[in-house]
Amino acid sequence: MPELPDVETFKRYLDATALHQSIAETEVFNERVLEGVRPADMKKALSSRQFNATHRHGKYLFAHLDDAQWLVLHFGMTGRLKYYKVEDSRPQHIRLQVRFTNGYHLAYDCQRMFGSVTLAADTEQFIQRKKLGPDALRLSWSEFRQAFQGRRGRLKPALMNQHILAGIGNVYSDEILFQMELHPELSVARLSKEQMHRLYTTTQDVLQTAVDARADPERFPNHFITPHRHDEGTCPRDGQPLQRITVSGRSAYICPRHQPAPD
DNA sequence: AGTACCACCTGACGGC
DNA sequence: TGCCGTCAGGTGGTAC
Repeated sequence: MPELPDVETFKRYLDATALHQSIAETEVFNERVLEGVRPADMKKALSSRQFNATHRHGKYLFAHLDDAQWLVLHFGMTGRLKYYKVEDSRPQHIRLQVRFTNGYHLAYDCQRMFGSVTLAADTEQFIQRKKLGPDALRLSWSEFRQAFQGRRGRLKPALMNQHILAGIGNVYSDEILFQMELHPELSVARLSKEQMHRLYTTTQDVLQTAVDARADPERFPNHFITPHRHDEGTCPRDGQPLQRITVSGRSAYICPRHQPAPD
């Protein structure tokens, strides 16, 4: 489920593989992933160009083409990138493929088709048009505080709201709240300034730790809940069975002992 | 501004 | 064996 740490990992993968390679050909296997761009225009935009820089904002990855356009990738739930030489290594749900003059390919693979690929002239403009909040791993304490200022909703939906903060989804909101020992349905307005500050530092810590682990739960520290986020999962602190509850239509995993329900 | 609910999509899985 | 309901969840729409 690509959230900020996963997308940052894709960014580093693209940087290490496809950057500065000349594009020979682009194939669109499923044009439904293209958002407001015709396949022919996408091919034309990529043709004979190179990715010369990348940028990530929240769950969006931008790859700069050397004529000032940006390729914009969103990974939905099941999206990923794969770089490979022989076509046999093509991923199963390939939607878009770029072939470079060095013979390698970069694929945008997306099983459930919730992701999207588009073009943008300017990243800031794109971010404004989507009304995205500040990137959850690139903001100061005062920006964080301001983002939550005056919010009346509950913690989990607020953390997942891309207009407030960009980058956190269902899995990492559970992780942050578990580390905070706060219930996902507690209202934002009930946090003290000290708790709000701790929410900031915990958010930074959880996301940075996940980025450093390349978003792979098997590499996460023992005290993280994410590897235990399933029906038979137990609390990494006390071995108690985890509880699955529904908060704003999403499954939330909590430790009932460490994250007691609010009054 | 917030919430509840629905739709999009595919594949896995459990029940019968 | 096979059919059906349910679930996973990011985003975006609706109605209230």
